[in-house]
Amino acid sequence: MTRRSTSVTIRDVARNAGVSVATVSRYINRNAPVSDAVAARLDAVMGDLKYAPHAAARSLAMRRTQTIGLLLLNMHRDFFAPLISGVEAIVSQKGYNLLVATSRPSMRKNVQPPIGAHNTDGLLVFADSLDDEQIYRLYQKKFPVVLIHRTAPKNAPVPSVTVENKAATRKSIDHLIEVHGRRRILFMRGPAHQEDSYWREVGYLASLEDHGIPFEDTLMLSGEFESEIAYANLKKFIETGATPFDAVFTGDDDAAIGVLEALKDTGKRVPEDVAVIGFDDLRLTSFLNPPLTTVRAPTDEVGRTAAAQLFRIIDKQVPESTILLPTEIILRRSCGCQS
Amino acid sequence: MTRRSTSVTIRDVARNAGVSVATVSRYINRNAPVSDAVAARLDAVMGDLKYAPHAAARSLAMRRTQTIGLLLLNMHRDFFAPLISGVEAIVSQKGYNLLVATSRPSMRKNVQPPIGAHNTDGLLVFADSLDDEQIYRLYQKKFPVVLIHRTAPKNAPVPSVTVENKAATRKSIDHLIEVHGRRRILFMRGPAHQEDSYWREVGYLASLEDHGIPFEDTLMLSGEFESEIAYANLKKFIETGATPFDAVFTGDDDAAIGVLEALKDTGKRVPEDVAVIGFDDLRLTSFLNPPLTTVRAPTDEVGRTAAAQLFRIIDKQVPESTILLPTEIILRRSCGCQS
DNA sequence: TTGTACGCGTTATCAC
DNA sequence: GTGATAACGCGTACAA
Repeated sequence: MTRRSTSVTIRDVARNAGVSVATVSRYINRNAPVSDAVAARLDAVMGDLKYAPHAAARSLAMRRTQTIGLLLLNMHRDFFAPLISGVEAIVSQKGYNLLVATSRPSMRKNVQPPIGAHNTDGLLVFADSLDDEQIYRLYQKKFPVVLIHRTAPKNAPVPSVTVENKAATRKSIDHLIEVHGRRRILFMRGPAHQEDSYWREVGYLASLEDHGIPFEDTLMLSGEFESEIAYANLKKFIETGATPFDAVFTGDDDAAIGVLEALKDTGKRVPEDVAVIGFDDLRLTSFLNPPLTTVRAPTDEVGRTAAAQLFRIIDKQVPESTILLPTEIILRRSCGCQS
Repeated sequence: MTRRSTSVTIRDVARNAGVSVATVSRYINRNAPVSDAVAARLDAVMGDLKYAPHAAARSLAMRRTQTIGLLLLNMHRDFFAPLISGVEAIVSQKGYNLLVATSRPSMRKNVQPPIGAHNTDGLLVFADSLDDEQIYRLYQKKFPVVLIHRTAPKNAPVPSVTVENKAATRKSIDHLIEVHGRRRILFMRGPAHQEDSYWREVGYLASLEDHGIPFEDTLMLSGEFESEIAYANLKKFIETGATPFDAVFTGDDDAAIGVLEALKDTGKRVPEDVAVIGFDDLRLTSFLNPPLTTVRAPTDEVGRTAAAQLFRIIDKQVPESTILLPTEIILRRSCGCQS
């Protein structure tokens, strides 16, 4: 024996059970029947030796990894907890492993993302964690990919799962105008090139137009989906003798939190002086002061749905090309309701 | 050619560059010098072919997976976002991959956890996601393990990273008693067998004793680190004509949120009627109504530290046996401060 | 500096 | 039902 490894292999099991490795493999994978006697012996031996198949060896032989990858921009925002959780639920239920990684679209070419065809059987790609060219490359190789919170590039029509942004935002703005009589509504946009951000902006503009309110570009600030940035930018805006405004729609709840703070620190009352509406319905926003009116996005379900779609591809079934999960306005006090 | 695979292998690179696979391998791993001419050609060819080493094959040959595993109980609580984020930061910086999975200590024996020696080079084990016997088994095999938010079993002295629970809790109770004059302090405990939960309870009892306040078991409720459970249990407690109380210390911020709601729904004012203190300092707790006094736990740093310790083991260095990260009280309004 | 050949642990294809 | 054995893609003595 020239074995270097210390771990117990299928060969050890075979020897101890007095059968060939082929038989052990068959029994493990339930590929072909084995005699009851052998089955019993194998159960005993495997339990005894605490044998666990070596994943890499199996991957190499079967040419699949039994793991799927989730590519994120970062994971510190609360938004990602339900997303990862939803993905993990489906992945583990399918008996797969989950590899998570962060990645930003690479400036330099030839920088391989940390996960891909070499270590997963499929990829869940969040927003702009991969650029169009990288997505195209995966598409070319027919590698299973599902996009999350973004749609497919034209030259790489892979499935995607997103939430309804435009209509919900539009209705939110409608609500501010029609129910609460606001007309000078500040919009805190999210990151450029982010689709969610884009469609929310479109919804905002559409509502303004519906109500004959001219768009003023001074009422468009950058929030970047980050509370600190939203806080800083809004505060500066107010302190530098700003255009008056009576409401703020923020790209997401994180920014809304910054907005709430900035308003408090500059002595503006919410919702009396300024109404505020966010987007996402993070778990804690109903407990904010005042409770935040926001658009509920089913983030956990987005994760589940995207993972399910990915497995449809992997299992050679036909996935939906685009899934748009519904959102709904949650009226609370920050917009002026339930006061 | 009897190749079945469609993907580009090291052999393709070798052929296209007119060298042997050994040379390619050496160049990739920077193991041995390669002539400049060859290096240049390899760069070109690899870029051209978009070659990426097959992880499984590499793992099999090197007998290491280049990935580490993070075992959690679940991932839907906001608490886990910074934890995962911290771990991921170190792991990716080390050039490793991160496998995340959930697991509960198995009732049935012989149920292998989804990640372990067969698919990772080391494991980060959160709280009770593995039972003592499973930890012992890994220890026996000398498999790299670091425990998070729990300490090691006596028979398996593996490193652990936790936060300081007892002193911080004790000081919090001291604060309620000494500064705000509360004496009937309800304690909402966390999950049984959870160490954080246990030590916070010990801190509570210690402070009571210090101040000569007898412990009343009717003032001990179950919160389970879940806002819904804390809400339901406290509400029921109040509505069934409860023992009077003038403060609540909750095992964690999630429970604190439930407590705040239950108090609001039963018409009790915070902090006037009841003072509330939590534990963790989740990102949004400063924006609650009222802002939550809580103990700040450096969760992101716990993740980073644990991952760093794991890599010390993997790199054959000596890790710290136990790391206790400091916590600190953050005084806000829910305890009566800054009113 | 470079090439040859074997082993890593498993599955799958043949035979029997 | 069962066993022998050639892949799977890569790293690494050993040789040159």
